[in-house]
This record gives sequence, C-alpha cells and structure tokens, in this order.
Amino acid sequence: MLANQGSTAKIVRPTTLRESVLERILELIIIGSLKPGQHLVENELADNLGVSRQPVREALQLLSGEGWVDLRPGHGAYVHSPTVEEADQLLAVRTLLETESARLAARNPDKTDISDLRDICNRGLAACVADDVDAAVAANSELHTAVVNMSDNRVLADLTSQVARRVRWYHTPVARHRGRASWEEHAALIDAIETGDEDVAADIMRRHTEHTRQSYLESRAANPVEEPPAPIRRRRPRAVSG
Amino acid sequence: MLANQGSTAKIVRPTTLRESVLERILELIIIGSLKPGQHLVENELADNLGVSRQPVREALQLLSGEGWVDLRPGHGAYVHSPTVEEADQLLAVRTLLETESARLAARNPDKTDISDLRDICNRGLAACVADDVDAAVAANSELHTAVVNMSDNRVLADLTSQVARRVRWYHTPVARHRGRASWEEHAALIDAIETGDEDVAADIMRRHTEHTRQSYLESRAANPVEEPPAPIRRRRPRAVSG
DNA sequence: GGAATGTATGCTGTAGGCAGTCGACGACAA
DNA sequence: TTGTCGTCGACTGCCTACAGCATACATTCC
Repeated sequence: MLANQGSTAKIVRPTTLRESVLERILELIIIGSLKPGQHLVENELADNLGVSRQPVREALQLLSGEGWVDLRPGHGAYVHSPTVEEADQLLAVRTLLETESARLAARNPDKTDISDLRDICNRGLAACVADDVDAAVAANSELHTAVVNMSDNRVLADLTSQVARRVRWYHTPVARHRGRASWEEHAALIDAIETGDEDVAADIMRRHTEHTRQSYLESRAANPVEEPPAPIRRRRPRAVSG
Repeated sequence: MLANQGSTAKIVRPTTLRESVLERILELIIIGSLKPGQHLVENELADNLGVSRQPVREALQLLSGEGWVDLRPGHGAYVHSPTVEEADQLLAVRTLLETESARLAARNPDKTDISDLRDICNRGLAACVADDVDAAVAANSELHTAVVNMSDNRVLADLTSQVARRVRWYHTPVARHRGRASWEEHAALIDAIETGDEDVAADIMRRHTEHTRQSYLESRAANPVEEPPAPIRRRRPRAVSG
C-alpha cells in the first residue's frame, strides 16, 4: 500500500516509480529492515510497496550498480553483505577520495563556501554537545559533502558520495562516540582550506578519515562478526496446506 | 565482436540476456556506432538485438549506473555525452586511483605478479614496435589492470576499472601516438614495484597518467569540440505513407 | 501573417502472465 | 540409519499489452 514517499530525503521529483522504489528499498537497507544477505523477493517487495514487479526489478538493477545489492542470475537480488575486509577497503578508498577533495577545495577556496562550512561545523558541534546524534551525523555528512563539492570536480564528487553513503551504512554506530574530537578536526580542516594550504588540508582530511577507519576496525575487533554470511536461500516454512 | 572485456572483470558466463545485451550495447557505444547524445530507443535496440524491451531496459539501467548513458525520466536513455571538463575530471580521478594502486602494489610486491607484469610489458613494447595498435592498447589496459589488482583492494580495483574503461573510451585515439615513451614508463614502474619503493611507484604512475591527461587536453585543444550537445530529440522523418 | 489551440504519433512507464530453472523435501534402496 | 533419486513448489527471467505523456504538426482564430 501507499505509493507515497515517506519524505525521507528531499526527493525533488520522484518522477518515476522506480526512483521512489529505489529510495524506499535503500532506506530499508540503511535502517536495517532489510538485513545483509537477505534475499529480496521481488513479489514481496512489489506487494509491500504497492507496485508491480517491474519497477522493483529496475530499482534492484540500479542498486546493484552501486553495490547495495548483489544480483545472482537465476537467483535474484540479495542485500550486499560486506565483509570486514571489504569495509576496510571501502574506508581506504573513502580516505583517498576525500583527501583529494580537501586538497582541491583548498586549491581554490571560496569565501561563501567557507562561510557555509563554518555554519555547518558550528551546527554539528552544537548538536554534538546537545547529544543530538542524528543531527550530528547529518551535519557530518553535510560538511563532507560540502567539502567534496568545493573540489570543482563533479566526477570526484559523485564517486565520493556513493562511497561515503556505503561507508556511513557500515559504521554509523561508531561515528557517534568520537564526535567531539571529530568536530575539532573539522574546524582545523576549514582553516586550512581557507588559507589555501592544500597540503595541510589534505593531511587533516587523511588523518580524519583514517581515524574513523581505525575506530571502525577496533569496534569490529571488539565485537567480532555476529552475522554469518547468512544462508543463501530464504525459504518460506512451506505451506503445509493440502 | 567479442563480448570479452578488457579482461577487467572476466564475465565467465553471460548467463542472462540482459548481461549480453549490456555488453553489446556497451560495445556499440565504445566503437562509436551509438554516438554521444544519441537517443536510445528501446524498441529499436530490442529489434536489432532480437530480444524484447525488457532486457534492454534493464541493461540501460545498469549502464546508467556506470555513467555510459543518461536516463531522463519520461524521455528514455541517451548515450552519455562527455564534456571536455568532465573528461578532464575523469582523467584526474583516474590518476588518483591508479596512483594509489601503484603505491599499494609496491607495498606488497609478489614475484609471480611482477613476472606477469614484465611479460605484459614486453608484449606491449613488441606490439608497439610492430605498430600493432590494437595489441598495444590491449596490453596497456591489461598491464594497468594487473597493477590495480596487485593493490589487494578489490573496491579500489573495481572502481578503477570502471573509470579506466570510460577513460579509454574518451581518449583511445590519443593513446597510440606516445606509445614508445609510455612503455618505458611502464618498465620503470615495474622496477619500482619490485623494489617495493612505493613513493617512486606512485610518482611514476602519477606522472604517467598525468602525461596521458596532458596529451588528451592538447589533442582536444587541437581539434575543438566537433559535436554540439546533440539535439534533445531524435525524430523519425515521419512516415509520409497514406 | 502570427499565435494559440487541437490533434496525431511515437515513446516510455507500468502491469500482468507464462515458461524455465533452481532448490528443497520426501521416498526408496542399501 | 544414510545416501541417492524423483517430485514439487517457488521464484526469476522474459514477453506482451496497455495507459500516460511529451513532442510535432495542422488547423483555426485574431
């Protein structure tokens, strides 16, 4: 039922059904309603979302392209189940991309953009102090996005946002418990961008993201993988009806 | 011809129709049968490929995810028409990714892999001397792929191969006319990887790819954009039949 | 003659349906 | 009890059909 959006992220023009279906499935994955390794049965999704299988299939194709689901020919779509190694690799790539973004941002600093950065930073710090985790997380991604956009490299920005979204999915719970220090690093980063010192900016961003990576690994080491790769096939308990 | 990729990700079994359709459309784009900005009418593609619209649609979804086509809701798919800026940005990202790959490859050099690299390098140089452009280009991408795979970072490798494929589409014609020097750089790169000097390896790769970028820009400056953004809508000349 | 509106046409977006295929369960034999 | 084979169910992959829409052309009015 309800083909309406939950107004998740501002979807300016959910022109097509597959777009909104994609957003909704993605949200279900991110919030954990659809668990890693879970088999996504097209009919179930279609019924739940109140559409036919077609837009669901197309949304799954798109999601597979971004690495959110795995398509196994003849078997269907499964929520991607990231291994620790893969998460680490993704975090490394994230570091690489964002470091370069920071460098490019510092290369041509723009006053208006800097001002925006400071606003976001202040907002984030305030949210952090107020223990408003959601707002802090939102401000965090907002700030990183803003920096990436300052790089004036759209290809880089697109790639980074894709990677960052998955990174956030993997380690969101970790992000909170180092909030305070994180925002100090952000402030230093903005200073470096403003003064145009690209090496410093890059270095700060590198250490900043590396720090995140470290805490991810540590948290992983603390509570080892709780979920086995999940059984290949989900099976209805078999309708015993005659 | 040849559904084989640049051996990027060996697609062992194009089990499903949409996979083979994807490969065929992609090839048509790369070889230029489908020109940038061209409207890809689903029915035409389906008829030409001897399938129904369904697998064509799904292939187009996947292609849009990799940036080969643009989907405009309500209008359909159009072959992506890269601007000079975007190509330059993509080349910059390529440089970034491959430089990191080279660094990681040098960090844990493997004798077998090194041996493979040398083989490919020799093959490429021979092809270059023999003026066998196709073989040289193939060896080139093969070598870069091998280096990337040595990075032991699958996420990075996948991302790089995607970017590299598009880069090759943009500047293939340019690649040839600096073939000789290119292979000397390759040889130096392999040496650096073998000795494990990651800074040197990274530096060589960076300059190597930057060089490519420069020649791209120069060739672009030489013959300025010949293709206007292409008309939005392709219209059949209207069947005048009665 | 120019502009606005009506009409025709092709395309996309979506729905529904059928066949092929894969996995699982149960029966039979050793 | 254990291993192997046959049957069944379910899901995917693909095809066909219909509705909505955007564009271009023709007509009419000012």
